[in-house]
This record gives sequence, C-alpha cells and structure tokens, in this order.
Amino acid sequence: MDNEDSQDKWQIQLRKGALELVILAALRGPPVYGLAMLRHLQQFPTTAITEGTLYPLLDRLKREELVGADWIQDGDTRPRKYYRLTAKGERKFQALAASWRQSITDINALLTMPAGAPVDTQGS
Amino acid sequence: MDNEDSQDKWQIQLRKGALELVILAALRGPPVYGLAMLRHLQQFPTTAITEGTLYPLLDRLKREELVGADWIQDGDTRPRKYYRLTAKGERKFQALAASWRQSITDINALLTMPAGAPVDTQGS
DNA sequence: CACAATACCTTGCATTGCAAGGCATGATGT
DNA sequence: ACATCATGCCTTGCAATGCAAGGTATTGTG
Repeated sequence: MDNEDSQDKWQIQLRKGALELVILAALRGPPVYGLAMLRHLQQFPTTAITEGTLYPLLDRLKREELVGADWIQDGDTRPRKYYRLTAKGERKFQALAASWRQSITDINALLTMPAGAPVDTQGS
Repeated sequence: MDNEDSQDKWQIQLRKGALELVILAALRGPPVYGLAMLRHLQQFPTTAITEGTLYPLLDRLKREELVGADWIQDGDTRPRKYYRLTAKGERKFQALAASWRQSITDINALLTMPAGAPVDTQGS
C-alpha cells in the first residue's frame, strides 16, 4: 500500500503532483535547507509558494521517506535543517517527471481539440 | 473583485487551473452535453474525471458566467443540457491558456535546475 | 409490470494551499 | 548586560478542491 505504484489515479492529479515534483527536483543536487529552497522556488511565479505550504509538504515527503533531513552547522551560523533525496525519492521523482510529461502531452492535445468534432467532418 | 483579472495568484494554481482549462477548451467548438464531455475527457488518463467532479465544476463555471447552458431536445432522445462558452468564458480561456504555457515553461526550467547550484560550477 | 441504460445532480469526506502567527537562536548596538 | 532585529523552522485554522457513492427522472425492452 502506498508504494511508488500509487500513481493509480495520480496522473490525474497533476494539481498535487506539480508542487511535489518541483520540490523533489530541487533536491536532486546537493542538500538544501528550507528557506533557501523557498527562495529558489520563488524565482518563478508558478512556484512562488510560502512557508506555510513548503514545510507541511516537506513533512509529508519525509513521512513517506522520499526525502531525508539532517541538522547541519555550517561554520558560524546557527544549524539548519538540510533536506536531501532518498533513493526512494529519486525513483519517485523519475516517475512523477514521466507522468508530468504525459500530462503535458494530454492537455496540449485537448487544447487543440474541441469536444464537438472528434475525428471528422471537415469537407471531404 | 473576481473579474477576469483574478489571476492574482492564479498562475500558482495550475492545480485548479488545469481542469478548468481543459473544460473550457472542450467547449470552444459546438455545444456539448455533460456525459459527452465526460467521455471526451476520459480519452486521456490525465483528465479522466468522474461526474462528481464534472458537474459541480460546470456549476461553478456557470455561476461565474464563463459558460451557458440550454436544454435541447435532439430528435427522439430525452432532452440534454448543452453547455457552451460565453464571451467572458472565451476571454478566460485565452488567459488560462497563457498562464498554463507560462507554468510549463517555469516548471521545465526547474526540472533542469537543482536548487543547490544556481548558475555555475561545472569544470571551468 | 420489472429492469436496464442514459443523463443529470447531490452529499459527505479527506486532502490541499495558504495567511497568519509563534517559537528559538544568533548578530548588532548601546 | 540588555533590548532589538533578522534568520530559520514549525503550527493553527480556514476555504476550496476532487471524488466515491448514491439519488432522481426518463426512455426503451421484455
């Protein structure tokens, strides 16, 4: 239950998937701490979220073991909580990225296709 | 308030926007009735929704005057409720399509860019 | 009459995104 | 020493969403 096959009807939910996707994407490289990631995402209007969105989501990803976190003290500054991708998170990222691409394809198809005229009817 | 400029923070909400977008897209052509539209959307996994999703959403779009509806009797069959796009809906569709394209661009950018390494650092 | 198919619509629940606010720690000024 | 500000993490409470499940009405078939 709830393994990475849970795209059961999750391709449908690009609404939920999109944010999760970009967060996992942000963590592919070196570990990042919360506020840094927030600033990273705020570069783009589409992903300009706030702390109230980010931290609960990171919590969920951690409960699902897609990300891990370590408190690291960086020289002088106060310790920060650095997040990183687990192996499971890596796989999930690949899967989500794939269904993201599929969704784009599907939606683009619908954007060029009204419901009224399925295949047909344009002169002969 | 709540005119079509309400993309206040709506680019962020491609989650909500995506479904709304494809429904408006489906109605650009000739009018369509509910279940026909459902089958149309079910062609693609991404948009395979159910009646419990579609009808409340169509209600909302109607309240917002983005779509209109008429009962039409089609020869023999029972009357069906045909939905169509209003002028306002047409404009909304254009706006949503534009922010959809923007979102795709943004997310694709993030998909090729981990948070750790802003601009740099590959060899010299 | 019963039964199924078509078509529209509603109820109730879990989940989401978010504004707003609350800690705690370190840096800075006097 | 003390107050103040900035940084960083996290929580509470609300409105909105998507959906499974069920309900109603009409038409057709036996």
